[in-house]
Amino acid sequence: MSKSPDRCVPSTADGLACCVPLAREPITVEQAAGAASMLKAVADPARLRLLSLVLSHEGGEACVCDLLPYFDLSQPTISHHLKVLHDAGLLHRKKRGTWVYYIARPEAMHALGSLFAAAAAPTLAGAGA
Amino acid sequence: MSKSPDRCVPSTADGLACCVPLAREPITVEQAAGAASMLKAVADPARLRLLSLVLSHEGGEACVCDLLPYFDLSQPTISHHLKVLHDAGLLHRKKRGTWVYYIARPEAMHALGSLFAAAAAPTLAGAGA
DNA sequence: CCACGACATCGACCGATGTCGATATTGCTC
DNA sequence: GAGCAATATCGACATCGGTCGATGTCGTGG
Repeated sequence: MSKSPDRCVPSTADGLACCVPLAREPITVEQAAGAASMLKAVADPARLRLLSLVLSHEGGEACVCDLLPYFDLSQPTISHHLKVLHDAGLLHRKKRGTWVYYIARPEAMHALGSLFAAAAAPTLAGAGA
Repeated sequence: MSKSPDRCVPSTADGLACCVPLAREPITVEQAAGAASMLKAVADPARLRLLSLVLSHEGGEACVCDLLPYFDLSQPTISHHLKVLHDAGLLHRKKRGTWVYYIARPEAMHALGSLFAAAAAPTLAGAGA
């Protein structure tokens, strides 16, 4: 019954839990660890705003110098946050001359969104049991 | 065109950022703080698994004694994690006799899902600018 | 080649957080 | 009411994580 594979291959090769909805069935310890590492990256006001700024910036990309004016934080701190987002697979780095541009990775955004997508519908569990 | 108010009233009265997508435009400092507090709650493997277990449990609800066997953690620790999820507005508490049942709040699940929903689509920013 | 500007790395500090054992609270049962 | 079972609270401990200043690296331009 719970045989709908969606259109999602479990590309855990990237370290991304592609489609692992929280509902329907309990996630495994490994899935929880992977998803939590991604969520930890965005569970910070500064990083959340950085991600949002990159996403909404012209062309979907932004360099550090574009982002700095939005914060009261030091440049090393911003750089650190960007590194956290990059290490979590949420941001892609592209070097252009002296500047480093960051671009959000749609796969990661999709992975995060799909986590809670199925959970938003009310009374979903127990219907099949 | 960027005038679509969706069907979402900003019910920040709950402390929930109802529909605050990351993309399209930069989120405010307050929105980031609110969303981050919710994300912090789920940015932990144990709590993520707890949420998933509650969601997929029969009837969409589970008491602490149902959840305990799934973990190697002590009962106070599980209780603590459930409190964190409850304080973040992700779980609802219902007392029935000696047992306390936890139920996931669909509004909160929707709020988390909508954060990344719009960000999953590629090349969304810069199109309107 | 040298100076400068953009960004990353390092080391240190300190508050936040996950974990435990012990204990308190609440409700059921006999 | 006494005892027990389910859950929450408390205090302590160790580790994690965000922040900074100082410094290193790399590319550009004079």
